[in-house]
This record gives sequence, C-alpha cells and structure tokens, in this order.
Amino acid sequence: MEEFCPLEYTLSFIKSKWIILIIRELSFGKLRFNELEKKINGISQKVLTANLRFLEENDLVYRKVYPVVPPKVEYSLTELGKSLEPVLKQMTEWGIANNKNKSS
Amino acid sequence: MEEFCPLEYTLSFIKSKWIILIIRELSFGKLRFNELEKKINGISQKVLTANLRFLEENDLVYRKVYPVVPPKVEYSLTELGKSLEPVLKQMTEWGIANNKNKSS
DNA sequence: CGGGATCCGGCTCGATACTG
DNA sequence: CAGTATCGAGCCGGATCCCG
Repeated sequence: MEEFCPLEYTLSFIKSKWIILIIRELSFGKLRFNELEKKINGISQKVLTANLRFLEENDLVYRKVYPVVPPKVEYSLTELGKSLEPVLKQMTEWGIANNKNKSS
Repeated sequence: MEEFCPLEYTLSFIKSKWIILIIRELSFGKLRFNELEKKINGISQKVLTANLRFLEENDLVYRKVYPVVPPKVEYSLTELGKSLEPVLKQMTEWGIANNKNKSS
C-alpha cells in the first residue's frame, strides 16, 4: 500500500523546470502565448504548449480564449497556482544566498 | 549578456525529482547506497548512481568510502545540501496543504 | 496569433551482466 | 556491497509545415 507522500505529490506538479519558470512569469501577471515564449529563454513552442496544457489540466493555470481575429489567448495563475509562489520564493532565495558569481 | 537568475540557478541544482528525493532521505541522516536504493521507490541503480555523482560534484552530498571488504560507502548531506532543506520543507507543506486525498 | 501534426535525432532510463 | 559496461526502448524536445 502506498502512503501519501507530500513531497512526491508536489513534485508530480513540478514535472520540469519549465513548469516553474512559466509559473514565475505568470506570477507577475497574465501573459499571452507569444509573450511567454519570449520571456522564457530557450523554450520551444511545442514544449511551451505541452507545459501549458499540463498546467491547465492540473488547475494551476487558467487559459482564457478571446474569440477574436487574430486569436488572443491569455494565461494566468489560478489560486492553486498562486499558492505555489512561496515555493518559488524559497527557491529564489536559495539561489540568491548560494550564488557564487555575485562577487566576481 | 545573461543576467543572473536565482530561480534558474536553483533549478540547475534540482535537475530531476530524484535529486529532491535523495536529499530528503539524506536529511534524516547518512545512508549507504543500498539503503538509498530501497528507500527511494522506483529508482534504478544506474540513475541513483548518476544522481549521486551529480550531487557530489555540486557539493550537495558528501561521499565517504570505507576501505573495507565488503565495500562500504556512506552518503550524507553537506552544509550546502542541508541548506536546501527549507526548500524541501516548503514543497512538503504545499503537498500537505493541497492534498485532495486526505479526507477521502 | 496560437497552436496542432509530423518527422526525427539524441539522450535518458531500465534491464542485465559483470567486477573489485 | 557498490558500483561500471553495454544494449536497446522510449520519451523529450527541436524544426518544420500547416490551419482556423
């Protein structure tokens, strides 16, 4: 029988680093597909799409489609998505605290 | 020119979920290779080895080899590794807070 | 503009066998 | 016990083309 493991549960949401980076960008406000693609360095359209789908399915991100031409889609964090911000903050703080390049 | 990004810096250490799970197990104390293999469900020996190497190279884990027969190797967290515990704790807390199975 | 569909190379990973 | 070596499958991700 499998016990519930909070850490593994959290990790199941944070499948890849892209998930984290997307959430970070969206934590500053809603963004369109193109904007996300530009802000997240190195992500391909395919991977961005897949990750956004995943985030949407897991209720971390809300996808709002405007029925206009040209198409317009906005992504924003759900409440659940926002609740991950303390985790990101903790990770960011660790990065700052342990950055070896800061005084070079 | 690339700016320093604390979040991406942290993510560069947390390459896979295995990294997190290994650190979690070692946060309870030093462990041998076999013990880690048993405690971390689903990890293969090869992947465990690779992740331990990575952790060692990045100074998150200390590898102590006892020159005995049969071989004995103990892994433990370095100070840097221990400093990641708040991140794990934050992730664990999120898992607890958002666990949908808890009252089923 | 925001994707979906497809092709395809590379790397990851699991399984197995072997070693000091 | 604690790995290394090898092989092979599978998935990930990039590039490209296409569509509403």
